[in-house]
Amino acid sequence: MAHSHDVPSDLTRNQGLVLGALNHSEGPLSAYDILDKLRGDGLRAPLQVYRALDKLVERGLAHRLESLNAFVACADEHCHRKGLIAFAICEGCGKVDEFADAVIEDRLGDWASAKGFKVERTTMEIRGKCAVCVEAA
Amino acid sequence: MAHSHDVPSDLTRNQGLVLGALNHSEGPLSAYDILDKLRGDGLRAPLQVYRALDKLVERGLAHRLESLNAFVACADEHCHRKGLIAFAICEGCGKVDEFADAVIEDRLGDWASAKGFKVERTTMEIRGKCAVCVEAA
DNA sequence: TCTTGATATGTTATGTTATTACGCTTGCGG
DNA sequence: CCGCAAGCGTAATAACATAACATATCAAGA
Repeated sequence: MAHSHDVPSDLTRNQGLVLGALNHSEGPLSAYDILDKLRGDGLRAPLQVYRALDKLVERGLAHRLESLNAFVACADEHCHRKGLIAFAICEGCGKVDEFADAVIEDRLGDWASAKGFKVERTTMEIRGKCAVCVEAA
Repeated sequence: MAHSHDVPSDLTRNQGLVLGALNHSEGPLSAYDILDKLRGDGLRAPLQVYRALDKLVERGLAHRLESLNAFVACADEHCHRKGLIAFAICEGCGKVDEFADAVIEDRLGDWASAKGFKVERTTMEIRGKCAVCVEAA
């Protein structure tokens, strides 16, 4: 099996660097965190990072966490998810757990059809403490 | 019945002004939007607005929309909701529809117990087009 | 080959959102 | 009256994001 952090070969240099930074991180990184990690590789301006992030998110290789203004690599390396993804964000250790739930997705779909609302994208973020950090408390 | 935009009487001046601004708005407002609306009432600094918003959100009188970095008055004026609230945000007209769904909440609860994750707060935001704006397209 | 268009890049400047730090004021219980 | 908690005012700054403009790279088609 391929390494879980292999990266598609058709990424541009900047996209590859940014995805690499996300893959090597334990937790979410802000665009400026990423920039700082990549100054040694020649990146100088926020826009270089934001542009790469846009593409990565568009392709499902990374996700934006709205409630943190930060980004994570997609956890599902080989078949980047379609549809609704939920994130559980631990306030203790900062780790993020990514999951999908068909029931929730259906339920939202039902609401949307009832209302005539055309869904384009959904963000779902749970803040709290992971098992390890609850234990530690 | 009371006016739908009545406001609790124990708010401070700044809190009242900020909630008033949200209540009179068609859609979400950023903190700086609110500040601009309230300069005539003596507000001068972002912090005055952020402090009021913190309290209002804490009391459930207003909600923060993470994906917009903006705020709305709670739609459910008299019994401010507990638990999970979802928001459908129209990219066309900017209006926000607020709703609760017990099934989704249960489903998340199940996931959380299975993982030992202690949920503190959940944000759920659907972006898309409302019926009116789909029609108009 | 040449040109054209799409995509990516680099750089500067600026816009937008949010917080830190500090000090004063107000109201209330002891 | 004192002390404390909550609120307020102000200035400065931090953190997040985009606009505007110029240049580069490369593949498809005349």
